[in-house]
Amino acid sequence: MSREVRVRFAPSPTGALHIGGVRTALYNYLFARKTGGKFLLRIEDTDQTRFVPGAEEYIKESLEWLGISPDESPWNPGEYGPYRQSERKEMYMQYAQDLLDKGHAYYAFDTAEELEAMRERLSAARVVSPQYNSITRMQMKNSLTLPADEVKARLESGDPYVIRVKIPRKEEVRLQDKVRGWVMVHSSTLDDKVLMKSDGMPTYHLANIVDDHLMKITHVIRGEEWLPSAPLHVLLYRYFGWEDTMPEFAHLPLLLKPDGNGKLSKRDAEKHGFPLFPLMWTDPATGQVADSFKDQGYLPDAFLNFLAFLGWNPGDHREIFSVEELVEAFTIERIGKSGTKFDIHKAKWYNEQYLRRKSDTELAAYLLADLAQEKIEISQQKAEKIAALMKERATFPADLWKEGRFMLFAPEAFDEAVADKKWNADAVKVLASFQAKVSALAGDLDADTAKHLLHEAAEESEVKLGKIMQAVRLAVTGVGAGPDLMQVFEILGKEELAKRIAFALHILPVKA
RNA sequence: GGUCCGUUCGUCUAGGGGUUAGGACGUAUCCCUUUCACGGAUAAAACACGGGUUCGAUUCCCGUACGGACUACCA
Repeated sequence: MSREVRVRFAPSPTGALHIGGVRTALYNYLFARKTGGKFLLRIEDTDQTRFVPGAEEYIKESLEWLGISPDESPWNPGEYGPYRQSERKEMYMQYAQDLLDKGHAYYAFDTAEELEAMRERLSAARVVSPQYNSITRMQMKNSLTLPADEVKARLESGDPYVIRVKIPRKEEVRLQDKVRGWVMVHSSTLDDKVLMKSDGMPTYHLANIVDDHLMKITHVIRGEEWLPSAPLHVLLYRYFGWEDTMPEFAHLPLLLKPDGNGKLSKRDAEKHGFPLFPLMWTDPATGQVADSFKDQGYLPDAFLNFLAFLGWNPGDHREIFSVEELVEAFTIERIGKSGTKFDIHKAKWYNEQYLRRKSDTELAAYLLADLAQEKIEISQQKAEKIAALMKERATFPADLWKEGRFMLFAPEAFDEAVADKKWNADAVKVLASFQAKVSALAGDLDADTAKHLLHEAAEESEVKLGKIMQAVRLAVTGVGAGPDLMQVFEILGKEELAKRIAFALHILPVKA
Protein backbone atom coordinates (compact mmCIF):
# COMPACT_ATOMS: atom_id res chain seq x y z
CA MET A 1 0.00 0.00 0.00
CA SER A 2 1.54 3.27 -1.02
CA ARG A 3 0.26 6.48 0.39
CA GLU A 4 -0.46 9.59 -1.61
CA VAL A 5 2.63 11.77 -1.55
CA ARG A 6 2.20 14.80 0.68
CA VAL A 7 5.03 17.24 1.22
CA ARG A 8 5.16 20.52 3.01
CA PHE A 9 7.05 23.76 3.10
CA ALA A 10 7.08 24.99 6.69
CA PRO A 11 8.58 28.45 7.02
CA SER A 12 8.62 30.60 10.08
CA PRO A 13 7.10 34.04 9.53
CA THR A 14 10.07 35.92 10.96
CA GLY A 15 10.92 38.07 7.96
CA ALA A 16 11.33 37.90 4.22
CA LEU A 17 11.56 34.47 2.68
CA HIS A 18 15.11 34.15 1.47
CA ILE A 19 16.41 32.40 -1.60
CA GLY A 20 17.33 29.22 0.26
CA GLY A 21 13.80 28.93 1.54
CA VAL A 22 12.42 29.53 -1.92
CA ARG A 23 14.55 26.70 -3.24
CA THR A 24 13.28 24.39 -0.51
CA ALA A 25 9.73 25.32 -1.46
CA LEU A 26 10.51 24.70 -5.12
CA TYR A 27 11.93 21.22 -4.53
CA ASN A 28 8.90 20.32 -2.46
CA TYR A 29 6.65 21.63 -5.20
CA LEU A 30 8.49 19.77 -7.95
CA PHE A 31 8.43 16.52 -6.00
CA ALA A 32 4.71 16.82 -5.31
CA ARG A 33 3.87 17.51 -8.94
CA LYS A 34 6.17 14.78 -10.17
CA THR A 35 4.57 12.17 -7.95
CA GLY A 36 1.02 13.42 -8.36
CA GLY A 37 0.97 14.34 -4.69
CA LYS A 38 0.07 17.41 -2.67
CA PHE A 39 2.24 20.36 -1.74
CA LEU A 40 1.24 22.13 1.44
CA LEU A 41 2.36 25.13 3.32
CA ARG A 42 2.34 25.29 7.08
CA ILE A 43 3.21 28.40 9.00
CA GLU A 44 5.47 27.58 11.95
CA ASP A 45 4.72 30.46 14.24
CA THR A 46 5.15 28.89 17.65
CA ASP A 47 7.52 31.63 18.75
CA GLN A 48 5.35 34.67 19.26
CA THR A 49 8.35 36.79 20.18
CA ARG A 50 9.73 36.47 16.68
CA PHE A 51 6.53 37.03 14.78
CA VAL A 52 6.91 39.70 12.09
CA PRO A 53 3.79 41.26 10.62
CA GLY A 54 3.52 40.88 6.88
CA ALA A 55 5.91 37.95 6.68
CA GLU A 56 3.14 35.45 6.00
CA GLU A 57 1.69 37.52 3.16
CA TYR A 58 5.19 37.89 1.82
CA ILE A 59 5.64 34.12 1.67
CA LYS A 60 2.31 33.74 -0.08
CA GLU A 61 3.05 36.41 -2.67
CA SER A 62 6.55 35.10 -3.30
CA LEU A 63 5.27 31.63 -4.12
CA GLU A 64 2.54 33.12 -6.28
CA TRP A 65 5.05 35.17 -8.22
CA LEU A 66 6.96 32.01 -9.01
CA GLY A 67 3.86 30.01 -9.77
CA ILE A 68 4.48 27.41 -7.10
CA SER A 69 1.52 28.01 -4.85
CA PRO A 70 0.65 25.28 -2.37
CA ASP A 71 -2.37 23.01 -2.71
CA GLU A 72 -3.18 23.45 0.96
CA SER A 73 -2.28 26.46 3.07
CA PRO A 74 -3.71 28.85 5.67
CA TRP A 75 -5.44 30.81 2.92
CA ASN A 76 -6.50 27.74 0.99
CA PRO A 77 -7.05 25.09 3.65
CA GLY A 78 -7.47 21.40 2.92
CA GLU A 79 -8.91 18.89 5.36
CA TYR A 80 -5.96 18.86 7.73
CA GLY A 81 -6.11 22.40 9.07
CA PRO A 82 -5.50 24.70 10.62
CA TYR A 83 -2.31 25.41 8.75
CA ARG A 84 -0.87 27.83 11.28
CA GLN A 85 0.73 26.26 14.32
CA SER A 86 -0.43 29.10 16.55
CA GLU A 87 -3.98 28.05 15.70
CA ARG A 88 -3.19 24.44 16.54
CA LYS A 89 -1.92 25.29 20.00
CA GLU A 90 -4.57 23.29 21.85
CA MET A 91 -3.72 20.09 20.00
CA TYR A 92 -0.16 19.72 21.17
CA MET A 93 -0.58 19.28 24.91
CA GLN A 94 -2.32 15.91 24.59
CA TYR A 95 0.63 14.58 22.60
CA ALA A 96 3.08 15.86 25.18
CA GLN A 97 0.88 14.21 27.80
CA ASP A 98 1.05 10.96 25.87
CA LEU A 99 4.84 11.08 26.04
CA LEU A 100 4.66 11.95 29.74
CA ASP A 101 2.40 8.95 30.34
CA LYS A 102 4.72 6.64 28.45
CA GLY A 103 7.72 7.86 30.41
CA HIS A 104 9.40 9.42 27.40
CA ALA A 105 9.06 12.95 28.70
CA TYR A 106 9.12 14.74 32.02
CA TYR A 107 8.37 18.07 33.63
CA ALA A 108 11.25 20.45 34.32
CA PHE A 109 11.08 23.49 36.58
CA ASP A 110 14.54 24.96 36.20
CA THR A 111 14.76 28.69 35.76
CA ALA A 112 16.85 30.34 33.09
CA GLU A 113 19.40 31.24 35.79
CA GLU A 114 19.62 27.66 36.99
CA LEU A 115 20.15 26.42 33.46
CA GLU A 116 22.86 28.97 32.94
CA ALA A 117 24.52 27.99 36.22
CA MET A 118 24.43 24.36 35.18
CA ARG A 119 26.14 25.10 31.87
CA GLU A 120 28.79 27.19 33.59
CA ARG A 121 29.45 24.51 36.18
CA LEU A 122 29.80 21.90 33.46
CA SER A 123 32.11 24.08 31.40
CA ALA A 124 34.26 24.76 34.45
CA ALA A 125 34.49 21.02 35.04
CA ARG A 126 35.64 20.71 31.40
CA VAL A 127 32.66 18.70 30.34
CA VAL A 128 32.90 18.60 26.56
CA SER A 129 29.34 19.55 25.75
CA PRO A 130 27.35 20.99 28.60
CA GLN A 131 23.76 20.04 28.07
CA TYR A 132 20.59 18.91 29.75
CA ASN A 133 20.85 15.16 29.19
CA SER A 134 20.56 11.71 30.68
CA ILE A 135 23.31 12.47 33.18
CA THR A 136 22.85 16.11 34.10
CA ARG A 137 19.08 15.94 34.42
CA MET A 138 19.54 14.11 37.70
CA GLN A 139 20.96 17.25 39.26
CA MET A 140 18.21 19.50 38.02
CA LYS A 141 14.73 20.35 39.22
CA ASN A 142 12.37 18.08 37.37
CA SER A 143 9.79 15.36 37.83
CA LEU A 144 12.55 12.78 37.73
CA THR A 145 14.42 14.21 40.70
CA LEU A 146 11.75 15.95 42.77
CA PRO A 147 9.38 14.00 45.05
CA ALA A 148 6.06 13.24 43.38
CA ASP A 149 4.06 15.37 45.79
CA GLU A 150 6.28 18.39 45.18
CA VAL A 151 5.89 17.99 41.42
CA LYS A 152 2.17 17.81 41.90
CA ALA A 153 2.17 20.85 44.14
CA ARG A 154 4.27 22.87 41.71
CA LEU A 155 2.01 21.99 38.79
CA GLU A 156 -1.12 22.84 40.78
CA SER A 157 0.25 26.12 42.06
CA GLY A 158 0.98 27.21 38.51
CA ASP A 159 4.75 27.15 38.74
CA PRO A 160 6.24 27.67 35.29
CA TYR A 161 7.43 24.45 33.76
CA VAL A 162 8.52 22.93 30.49
CA ILE A 163 8.19 19.40 29.24
CA ARG A 164 11.39 17.78 28.07
CA VAL A 165 11.92 14.62 26.09
CA LYS A 166 13.74 11.89 27.99
CA ILE A 167 16.54 10.82 25.69
CA PRO A 168 17.84 7.32 26.47
CA ARG A 169 21.38 6.99 27.77
CA LYS A 170 22.75 4.48 25.29
CA GLU A 171 21.05 3.97 22.03
CA GLU A 172 22.10 4.05 18.42
CA VAL A 173 19.70 6.17 16.38
CA ARG A 174 19.75 5.48 12.66
CA LEU A 175 17.96 7.27 9.92
CA GLN A 176 17.98 6.99 6.20
CA ASP A 177 18.24 10.26 4.37
CA LYS A 178 17.30 10.29 0.69
CA VAL A 179 20.17 12.64 -0.05
CA ARG A 180 22.82 11.52 2.40
CA GLY A 181 22.19 7.85 2.94
CA TRP A 182 22.41 6.34 6.40
CA VAL A 183 23.11 8.74 9.22
CA MET A 184 23.92 7.32 12.61
CA VAL A 185 24.00 9.18 15.91
CA HIS A 186 24.47 7.96 19.42
CA SER A 187 21.78 9.06 21.84
CA SER A 188 24.40 10.08 24.38
CA THR A 189 25.22 13.07 22.19
CA LEU A 190 21.59 14.20 22.12
CA ASP A 191 20.10 16.40 24.81
CA ASP A 192 16.70 16.44 26.49
CA LYS A 193 15.13 19.00 24.20
CA VAL A 194 12.24 21.08 25.41
CA LEU A 195 9.00 19.89 23.82
CA MET A 196 6.53 22.23 25.49
CA LYS A 197 7.60 25.72 26.48
CA SER A 198 6.50 27.44 29.63
CA ASP A 199 4.13 29.64 27.66
CA GLY A 200 2.17 26.54 26.67
CA MET A 201 3.43 26.57 23.10
CA PRO A 202 5.20 23.58 21.64
CA THR A 203 8.73 23.91 20.31
CA TYR A 204 9.52 23.25 16.68
CA HIS A 205 10.43 19.65 17.40
CA LEU A 206 7.12 18.63 18.93
CA ALA A 207 4.87 20.70 16.68
CA ASN A 208 6.71 19.57 13.59
CA ILE A 209 6.37 15.87 14.29
CA VAL A 210 2.78 16.08 15.46
CA ASP A 211 1.72 18.18 12.48
CA ASP A 212 3.58 16.14 9.92
CA HIS A 213 1.87 13.06 11.27
CA LEU A 214 -1.56 14.62 11.45
CA MET A 215 -1.20 16.16 8.00
CA LYS A 216 -0.10 12.77 6.62
CA ILE A 217 3.22 14.07 5.36
CA THR A 218 5.15 11.38 3.48
CA HIS A 219 8.41 13.18 2.69
CA VAL A 220 10.23 15.86 4.62
CA ILE A 221 12.37 17.91 2.24
CA ARG A 222 14.17 20.62 4.17
CA GLY A 223 17.50 22.38 4.61
CA GLU A 224 20.60 20.67 5.93
CA GLU A 225 20.49 22.77 9.09
CA TRP A 226 17.86 20.30 10.31
CA LEU A 227 19.99 17.23 9.92
CA PRO A 228 21.39 17.35 13.47
CA SER A 229 17.91 17.28 14.98
CA ALA A 230 16.60 14.58 12.67
CA PRO A 231 17.61 11.77 15.08
CA LEU A 232 15.50 13.41 17.77
CA HIS A 233 12.59 13.49 15.35
CA VAL A 234 13.03 9.80 14.60
CA LEU A 235 12.94 9.09 18.32
CA LEU A 236 9.75 11.10 18.71
CA TYR A 237 8.03 9.18 15.90
CA ARG A 238 9.04 6.00 17.69
CA TYR A 239 7.77 7.17 21.07
CA PHE A 240 4.45 8.22 19.59
CA GLY A 241 4.16 4.83 17.90
CA TRP A 242 4.11 6.37 14.43
CA GLU A 243 7.23 4.76 13.05
CA ASP A 244 5.38 2.89 10.32
CA THR A 245 4.16 6.12 8.77
CA MET A 246 7.25 8.16 9.49
CA PRO A 247 8.05 10.39 6.53
CA GLU A 248 11.18 9.89 4.50
CA PHE A 249 13.80 12.58 4.97
CA ALA A 250 15.76 14.54 2.38
CA HIS A 251 18.12 17.19 3.70
CA LEU A 252 19.13 19.75 1.09
CA PRO A 253 22.65 21.15 0.75
CA LEU A 254 23.12 24.71 1.92
CA LEU A 255 23.55 27.81 -0.20
CA LEU A 256 26.96 29.34 0.46
CA LYS A 257 28.70 32.66 -0.08
CA PRO A 258 29.90 33.35 -3.63
CA ASP A 259 33.45 34.03 -2.47
CA GLY A 260 35.37 32.51 0.40
CA ASN A 261 33.44 30.26 2.71
CA GLY A 262 30.36 30.29 4.82
CA LYS A 263 26.63 30.45 4.59
CA LEU A 264 25.08 32.92 2.21
CA SER A 265 24.25 36.08 4.10
CA LYS A 266 22.67 39.44 3.64
CA ARG A 267 26.09 41.06 3.73
CA ASP A 268 27.29 39.06 0.74
CA ALA A 269 24.24 40.06 -1.20
CA GLU A 270 24.89 43.72 -0.48
CA LYS A 271 28.59 43.41 -1.21
CA HIS A 272 28.03 41.83 -4.60
CA GLY A 273 24.94 43.82 -5.41
CA PHE A 274 22.56 40.92 -5.86
CA PRO A 275 19.27 40.38 -4.09
CA LEU A 276 18.52 37.65 -1.60
CA PHE A 277 14.74 37.87 -1.64
CA PRO A 278 12.21 37.14 -4.35
CA LEU A 279 10.11 40.24 -3.69
CA MET A 280 10.84 43.59 -2.20
CA TRP A 281 10.76 43.54 1.59
CA THR A 282 10.47 46.38 4.03
CA ASP A 283 11.52 45.48 7.53
CA PRO A 284 8.63 46.70 9.68
CA ALA A 285 10.93 47.29 12.66
CA THR A 286 13.72 49.25 10.99
CA GLY A 287 11.99 50.41 7.83
CA GLN A 288 14.92 49.03 5.87
CA VAL A 289 14.07 48.04 2.33
CA ALA A 290 15.69 44.97 0.80
CA ASP A 291 16.09 44.65 -2.95
CA SER A 292 14.52 41.73 -4.77
CA PHE A 293 14.97 39.48 -7.77
CA LYS A 294 11.67 40.62 -9.17
CA ASP A 295 12.52 44.28 -8.91
CA GLN A 296 15.94 43.80 -10.43
CA GLY A 297 14.22 42.36 -13.47
CA TYR A 298 14.53 38.63 -13.01
CA LEU A 299 11.80 36.76 -14.83
CA PRO A 300 9.99 34.23 -12.64
CA ASP A 301 10.52 31.26 -14.96
CA ALA A 302 14.20 32.10 -15.43
CA PHE A 303 14.67 32.53 -11.70
CA LEU A 304 12.94 29.23 -11.03
CA ASN A 305 15.12 27.44 -13.59
CA PHE A 306 18.24 28.93 -12.00
CA LEU A 307 17.08 28.00 -8.52
CA ALA A 308 16.32 24.43 -9.49
CA PHE A 309 19.91 23.98 -10.63
CA LEU A 310 21.33 25.15 -7.32
CA GLY A 311 21.98 21.70 -5.90
CA TRP A 312 20.16 19.60 -8.46
CA ASN A 313 20.75 18.59 -12.06
CA PRO A 314 18.97 16.35 -14.53
CA GLY A 315 22.07 14.23 -15.27
CA ASP A 316 22.29 15.27 -18.91
CA HIS A 317 23.50 18.45 -20.58
CA ARG A 318 20.21 20.32 -20.79
CA GLU A 319 20.06 23.61 -18.90
CA ILE A 320 16.87 25.35 -19.95
CA PHE A 321 13.81 23.86 -18.31
CA SER A 322 10.27 25.11 -18.11
CA VAL A 323 8.47 24.38 -14.85
CA GLU A 324 6.73 21.47 -16.57
CA GLU A 325 10.05 20.08 -17.74
CA LEU A 326 11.50 20.50 -14.26
CA VAL A 327 8.59 18.54 -12.83
CA GLU A 328 9.17 15.83 -15.39
CA ALA A 329 12.92 15.60 -14.77
CA PHE A 330 13.04 16.11 -11.01
CA THR A 331 14.09 13.33 -8.66
CA ILE A 332 15.35 13.55 -5.10
CA GLU A 333 18.11 11.08 -6.01
CA ARG A 334 19.74 13.69 -8.23
CA ILE A 335 20.03 16.29 -5.48
CA GLY A 336 23.68 16.91 -4.65
CA LYS A 337 25.28 16.51 -1.24
CA SER A 338 27.66 19.41 -1.06
CA GLY A 339 27.01 23.06 -0.37
CA THR A 340 26.46 25.32 -3.32
CA LYS A 341 28.18 28.65 -3.78
CA PHE A 342 25.80 31.23 -5.06
CA ASP A 343 26.79 32.72 -8.41
CA ILE A 344 24.70 35.59 -9.69
CA HIS A 345 26.31 35.37 -13.16
CA LYS A 346 24.46 32.18 -13.86
CA ALA A 347 21.21 33.78 -12.78
CA LYS A 348 21.81 36.60 -15.25
CA TRP A 349 22.61 34.15 -18.00
CA TYR A 350 19.34 32.33 -17.37
CA ASN A 351 17.51 35.62 -17.48
CA GLU A 352 19.07 36.48 -20.85
CA GLN A 353 18.12 33.11 -22.25
CA TYR A 354 14.53 33.48 -21.16
CA LEU A 355 14.34 37.08 -22.31
CA ARG A 356 15.38 36.09 -25.82
CA ARG A 357 12.76 33.39 -25.94
CA LYS A 358 9.96 35.81 -25.09
CA SER A 359 7.79 37.17 -27.86
CA ASP A 360 8.09 40.80 -28.91
CA THR A 361 4.55 41.34 -27.70
CA GLU A 362 5.39 40.07 -24.22
CA LEU A 363 8.50 42.19 -24.02
CA ALA A 364 6.67 45.23 -25.36
CA ALA A 365 4.39 44.95 -22.33
CA TYR A 366 7.40 45.22 -20.01
CA LEU A 367 8.75 48.11 -22.04
CA LEU A 368 5.45 49.97 -22.07
CA ALA A 369 5.11 49.50 -18.32
CA ASP A 370 8.62 50.85 -17.70
CA LEU A 371 7.99 53.80 -19.98
CA ALA A 372 4.68 54.56 -18.30
CA GLN A 373 6.65 54.92 -15.07
CA GLU A 374 8.75 57.57 -16.78
CA LYS A 375 5.62 59.11 -18.28
CA ILE A 376 6.74 58.33 -21.81
CA GLU A 377 4.16 57.23 -24.34
CA ILE A 378 4.87 55.22 -27.45
CA SER A 379 2.74 53.02 -29.66
CA GLN A 380 2.41 49.28 -29.20
CA GLN A 381 3.89 48.80 -32.65
CA LYS A 382 6.93 50.88 -31.87
CA ALA A 383 7.40 49.12 -28.52
CA GLU A 384 7.39 45.75 -30.27
CA LYS A 385 9.95 46.92 -32.79
CA ILE A 386 12.22 48.21 -30.06
CA ALA A 387 11.78 44.96 -28.11
CA ALA A 388 12.66 42.91 -31.19
CA LEU A 389 15.76 44.96 -31.81
CA MET A 390 16.96 45.09 -28.23
CA LYS A 391 16.16 41.70 -26.74
CA GLU A 392 19.34 40.04 -28.00
CA ARG A 393 21.40 42.50 -26.02
CA ALA A 394 19.39 42.80 -22.81
CA THR A 395 19.73 40.97 -19.51
CA PHE A 396 16.67 42.50 -17.89
CA PRO A 397 13.50 43.93 -19.41
CA ALA A 398 14.56 47.37 -18.22
CA ASP A 399 17.62 47.18 -20.49
CA LEU A 400 15.24 47.27 -23.42
CA TRP A 401 14.98 50.99 -23.05
CA LYS A 402 17.96 51.82 -20.84
CA GLU A 403 20.25 50.55 -23.58
CA GLY A 404 17.96 51.80 -26.31
CA ARG A 405 17.30 55.25 -24.97
CA PHE A 406 18.50 56.84 -28.17
CA MET A 407 15.53 55.37 -29.97
CA LEU A 408 13.27 57.62 -27.97
CA PHE A 409 15.44 60.66 -27.38
CA ALA A 410 17.73 62.43 -29.79
CA PRO A 411 21.34 62.65 -28.60
CA GLU A 412 22.31 65.90 -26.91
CA ALA A 413 25.98 65.05 -26.78
CA PHE A 414 28.21 62.82 -28.88
CA ASP A 415 30.78 60.30 -27.74
CA GLU A 416 34.01 62.26 -28.10
CA ALA A 417 36.31 59.30 -28.57
CA VAL A 418 34.24 58.06 -31.49
CA ALA A 419 33.93 61.56 -32.94
CA ASP A 420 37.69 62.02 -32.78
CA LYS A 421 38.35 58.84 -34.66
CA LYS A 422 35.50 58.60 -37.11
CA TRP A 423 34.03 62.01 -37.83
CA ASN A 424 35.58 63.35 -41.03
CA ALA A 425 34.85 65.22 -44.27
CA ASP A 426 33.76 62.07 -46.10
CA ALA A 427 31.25 61.29 -43.42
CA VAL A 428 29.89 64.80 -43.47
CA LYS A 429 29.53 64.68 -47.24
CA VAL A 430 27.66 61.40 -47.23
CA LEU A 431 25.47 62.37 -44.30
CA ALA A 432 24.47 65.64 -45.88
CA SER A 433 23.52 63.84 -49.06
CA PHE A 434 21.73 61.08 -47.16
CA GLN A 435 19.83 63.62 -45.13
CA ALA A 436 18.60 65.33 -48.28
CA LYS A 437 17.47 62.01 -49.75
CA VAL A 438 15.63 61.04 -46.59
CA SER A 439 13.89 64.40 -46.40
CA ALA A 440 12.84 64.18 -50.02
CA LEU A 441 11.38 60.70 -49.59
CA ALA A 442 7.70 60.46 -50.42
CA GLY A 443 6.60 57.40 -48.46
CA ASP A 444 7.55 55.94 -45.10
CA LEU A 445 11.14 55.11 -44.38
CA ASP A 446 11.71 51.42 -43.83
CA ALA A 447 14.99 49.67 -43.15
CA ASP A 448 15.50 48.55 -46.75
CA THR A 449 14.84 51.99 -48.18
CA ALA A 450 17.17 53.54 -45.64
CA LYS A 451 19.91 51.16 -46.64
CA HIS A 452 19.34 51.84 -50.29
CA LEU A 453 19.46 55.61 -49.84
CA LEU A 454 22.58 55.43 -47.73
CA HIS A 455 24.32 53.30 -50.35
CA GLU A 456 23.33 55.77 -53.00
CA ALA A 457 24.68 58.68 -51.01
CA ALA A 458 27.96 56.91 -50.43
CA GLU A 459 28.39 55.93 -54.06
CA GLU A 460 27.68 59.44 -55.30
CA SER A 461 30.30 60.76 -52.94
CA GLU A 462 32.67 57.99 -53.92
CA VAL A 463 33.09 56.98 -50.30
CA LYS A 464 33.22 53.41 -49.05
CA LEU A 465 30.26 52.90 -46.76
CA GLY A 466 32.20 50.84 -44.27
CA LYS A 467 34.51 53.76 -43.62
CA ILE A 468 31.79 56.06 -42.41
CA MET A 469 29.19 53.81 -40.78
CA GLN A 470 30.49 54.57 -37.33
CA ALA A 471 30.13 58.25 -38.01
CA VAL A 472 26.59 57.76 -39.25
CA ARG A 473 25.79 55.86 -36.08
CA LEU A 474 27.36 58.56 -34.00
CA ALA A 475 25.34 61.26 -35.71
CA VAL A 476 22.04 59.50 -35.14
CA THR A 477 22.51 57.81 -31.77
CA GLY A 478 25.32 59.77 -30.16
CA VAL A 479 27.30 56.62 -29.41
CA GLY A 480 29.53 54.23 -31.28
CA ALA A 481 27.76 50.95 -30.63
CA GLY A 482 24.26 49.60 -30.79
CA PRO A 483 21.78 47.51 -32.73
CA ASP A 484 21.33 47.39 -36.47
CA LEU A 485 21.27 50.98 -37.69
CA MET A 486 18.79 50.56 -40.53
CA GLN A 487 16.28 49.11 -38.07
CA VAL A 488 16.91 52.09 -35.84
CA PHE A 489 16.24 54.41 -38.77
CA GLU A 490 12.95 52.70 -39.43
CA ILE A 491 11.88 53.06 -35.83
CA LEU A 492 12.93 56.71 -35.78
CA GLY A 493 11.07 57.59 -38.97
CA LYS A 494 12.28 59.94 -41.66
CA GLU A 495 11.53 63.26 -39.96
CA GLU A 496 13.31 62.40 -36.75
CA LEU A 497 16.21 60.89 -38.67
CA ALA A 498 16.65 63.95 -40.87
CA LYS A 499 16.43 66.23 -37.86
CA ARG A 500 19.10 64.28 -35.98
CA ILE A 501 21.51 64.25 -38.90
CA ALA A 502 21.04 67.97 -39.38
CA PHE A 503 21.76 68.54 -35.71
CA ALA A 504 24.92 66.42 -35.79
CA LEU A 505 26.11 68.16 -38.91
CA HIS A 506 25.56 71.45 -37.19
CA ILE A 507 27.24 70.57 -33.89
CA LEU A 508 30.18 68.34 -34.76
CA PRO A 509 33.31 70.13 -35.97
CA VAL A 510 34.49 69.16 -39.42
CA LYS A 511 38.07 68.08 -39.62
CA ALA A 512 40.13 68.10 -42.75
C1' G B 1 35.41 22.06 22.07
C1' G B 2 31.59 18.12 20.85
C1' U B 3 28.15 15.73 17.21
C1' C B 4 26.86 15.33 12.28
C1' C B 5 27.51 16.52 7.02
C1' G B 6 30.56 17.62 2.99
C1' U B 7 35.28 18.20 -0.64
C1' U B 8 35.88 17.02 -9.36
C1' C B 9 38.09 23.32 -13.61
C1' G B 10 37.39 30.33 -10.49
C1' U B 11 31.71 28.87 -10.10
C1' C B 12 27.42 25.17 -10.93
C1' U B 13 28.17 20.21 -11.99
C1' A B 14 28.44 15.00 -15.06
C1' G B 15 31.06 10.70 -14.38
C1' G B 16 32.87 6.47 -12.05
C1' G B 17 38.02 0.85 -10.53
C1' G B 18 41.26 1.23 -16.72
C1' U B 19 38.00 7.92 -19.85
C1' U B 20 41.87 12.51 -24.26
C1' A B 21 37.77 13.28 -16.70
C1' G B 22 32.26 15.58 -20.23
C1' G B 23 28.86 19.99 -20.15
C1' A B 24 27.37 25.02 -18.55
C1' C B 25 28.57 30.05 -16.47
C1' G B 26 32.63 33.23 -16.43
C1' U B 27 37.53 34.41 -18.96
C1' A B 28 40.60 34.66 -23.61
C1' U B 29 41.13 34.27 -28.95
C1' C B 30 39.00 33.68 -33.74
C1' C B 31 34.72 33.72 -37.25
C1' C B 32 30.16 36.34 -38.54
C1' U B 33 29.17 41.74 -38.93
C1' U B 34 28.48 48.84 -40.52
C1' U B 35 29.74 48.95 -34.48
C1' C B 36 28.39 46.56 -29.92
C1' A B 37 25.81 42.46 -28.70
C1' C B 38 23.70 37.71 -30.29
C1' G B 39 25.25 33.28 -32.64
C1' G B 40 29.26 29.81 -34.02
C1' A B 41 34.23 27.85 -33.14
C1' U B 42 38.57 27.23 -30.28
C1' A B 43 41.60 27.64 -25.85
C1' A B 44 43.26 27.92 -20.77
C1' A B 45 41.15 25.64 -16.41
C1' A B 46 39.58 20.38 -11.78
C1' C B 47 39.47 14.88 -9.16
C1' A B 48 42.22 18.61 -1.30
C1' C B 49 46.37 15.65 0.95
C1' G B 50 48.48 10.99 3.00
C1' G B 51 48.02 5.95 3.61
C1' G B 52 45.79 1.41 2.32
C1' U B 53 42.77 -2.41 -0.99
C1' U B 54 43.87 -3.61 -6.18
C1' C B 55 47.39 -5.62 -11.86
C1' G B 56 45.33 -0.61 -11.76
C1' A B 57 42.25 4.41 -7.98
C1' U B 58 39.88 10.51 -9.20
C1' U B 59 36.18 6.48 -8.20
C1' C B 60 36.23 1.70 -2.61
C1' C B 61 38.26 1.93 2.81
C1' C B 62 40.92 4.62 6.75
C1' G B 63 43.21 8.96 8.44
C1' U B 64 44.55 14.22 7.95
C1' A B 65 43.45 18.98 6.31
C1' C B 66 39.88 22.32 4.98
C1' G B 67 34.80 23.95 4.82
C1' G B 68 29.83 23.90 6.70
C1' A B 69 25.58 22.97 9.88
C1' C B 70 24.02 22.10 14.70
C1' U B 71 25.17 22.59 19.81
C1' A B 72 18.28 27.98 22.99
C1' C B 73 11.90 27.52 26.59
C1' C B 74 14.48 30.06 17.62
C1' A B 75 12.79 27.78 13.81
